[in-house]
Amino acid sequence: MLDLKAIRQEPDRFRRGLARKRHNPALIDELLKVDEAWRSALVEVERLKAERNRASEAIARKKKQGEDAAADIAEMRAVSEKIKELEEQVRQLDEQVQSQLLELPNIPHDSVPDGEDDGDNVVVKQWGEQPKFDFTPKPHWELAQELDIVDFERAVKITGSRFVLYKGLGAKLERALANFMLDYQIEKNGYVEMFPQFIANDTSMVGTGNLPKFGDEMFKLEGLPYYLIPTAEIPLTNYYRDEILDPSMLPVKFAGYSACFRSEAGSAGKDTRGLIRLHQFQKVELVKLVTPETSYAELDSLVEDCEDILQALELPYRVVECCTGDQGAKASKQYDLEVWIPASGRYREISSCSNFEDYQARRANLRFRRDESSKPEFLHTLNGSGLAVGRTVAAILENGQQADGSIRLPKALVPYMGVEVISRRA
RNA sequence: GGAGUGAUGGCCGAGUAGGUCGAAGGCGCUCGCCUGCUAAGCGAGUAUACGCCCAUAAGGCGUAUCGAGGGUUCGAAUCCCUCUCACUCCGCCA
Repeated sequence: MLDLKAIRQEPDRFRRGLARKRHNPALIDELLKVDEAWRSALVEVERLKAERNRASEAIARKKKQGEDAAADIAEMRAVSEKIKELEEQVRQLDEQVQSQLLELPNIPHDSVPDGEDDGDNVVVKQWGEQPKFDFTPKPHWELAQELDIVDFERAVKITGSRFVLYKGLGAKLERALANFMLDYQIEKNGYVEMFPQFIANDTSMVGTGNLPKFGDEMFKLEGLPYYLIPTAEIPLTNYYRDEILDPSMLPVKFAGYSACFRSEAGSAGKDTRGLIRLHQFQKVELVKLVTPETSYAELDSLVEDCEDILQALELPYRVVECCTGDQGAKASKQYDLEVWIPASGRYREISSCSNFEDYQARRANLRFRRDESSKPEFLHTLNGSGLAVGRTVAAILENGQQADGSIRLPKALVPYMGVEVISRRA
C-alpha cells in the first residue's frame, strides 16, 4: 500500500509512477477527492464528539452535586443523533479511501527502466554456456515420460489438467532439489529455515498484496476465508505481521519450502505441456525484512543468493531487470532469473526477486523501532524464489540430457540423489 | 464437534449497582539525584493510530483505541448481542 500522506504531498510523483507502471494516473486524483471528503467529514464529527465529551463531563458533575441535568441531556441527545449520522458517512468514506488505496500498485524505483512488457526488460547478466548437442534435444516432458519419472496422464485422472505426479527418481529429484536449495541457503547464506502452512487467511493475503486485486489467481477454500498459498512468501512475510521488531533482529532472512497453488486464470493455452505452468508446484522461497536504507543492497544480495543455486546446479541463466510495465504490482524493483531451456531455445523465468520497499510492510503493519525513543517505522520487505523446483527439474532434464535419453546430473546433486545419471530402468 | 473459563498498556495486574479511566498499583525501561563500587533509596518520564493548527520543525489541540464488530445511553473497560482467539474437560483423530 502506498503512503497516503506522501500522495497528498507529492501527487505528481505518484501519478508519474502509476503512468510508468502502465496504470491510470487519474486513480490518484480519484483517491485524493475521496480523501478530502473523508477528512472534512472527520473534522466535523470530531468537533461534535469533543463537544459531547465536554457536555458529558458537565452532566456528571451536576449529577454528583444533585443538580438537574435534564436540559443538557436533552440537548446532547440531538448532538448524538448528528454524530451517529456523520460517523456513518465517515466510515463509508474511510472504507472507500482504504479500498482504493489497497487497489493501487506500488510505484517503480527511479532506476527501473521504462517499458511496456517483458520485451523491454534489460538483460543485466548472463552466466554459463548453453550446452551444444550433437543430436536434437528433447523437451523435458518427453525425456521425463520416457524415463518414467513423471506421470502427466494419471495426474490428470487424479485431479485434472495442469497437475503432475513425480515418480521414482523424478520424485527423488524433486525432493533432492528442495533439500539442496534449503541446505544451501541455510548453511551458506544464513537464512532461517521455515516450514509454513500451505493455507493462509484473507488478512494475510491482503498483507502481502494478493488481495483484494488478485483473488482470482488463487484457490479459495469453500465457505472459509482461507486460500491455498500461491507462494511461501505469504506465510513468511506475514509471520511478523502487526509486530514491532527490535533492530538487533534485522535483517530477518527466512527460507521456506512449500507447495504453491495457482489457478492460472487467464493462461489457457499457454505452456500446456510439461512442468512449466501447473496448478501446484513446489518452491523454496527467500524472504527478507530489512531496514529501509539497506533494502537495495539486500536486493542485490538476494539475487546473488538465488544465482548461487543456478550456478551450483551448472544451469546457464541470465538475469533481467524487469521494466516498469513488466514488474509485479507490488514491486519497486524486480529482477528475474531466467534459465536456459534448450528444447525451447529460450530462457524461462525460474526465479523472481523483488524489493517491495514499504508497500507490503504498510499492509501487513511490519515495523521496527530504531531505539527506545524513536517512533516505529515500516520495514522494507523483499523476496525471491530460490528456486521454483518444477522448472529446475525441467532445466536439469533438458540441459543434462544425453543422446540415449539419460540425464547427467549436476555434481552438487549427486550426494542427494545417490546416482550421477538418471537412465531408463533396465 | 460438545461443555466451561477467560481476553485490560512492554510484562504482571486492579477496575461490574455505567460518569473527568488512556485506564490504580507493581515490574521492566529511560533520564536525573544520591551513593567508595555493587545493591538499595529518591524524583521525573515511559502506548499507538488518525485528524486539525503549524514551516512537511518544535510544539499545541482534538478524536479513537481496555480481543473484534454492532447495540443501549447525554455518557460504556464496565450493560446487551454476534464473532474471533486462548485455556480446561469430554468426544474424535495423525
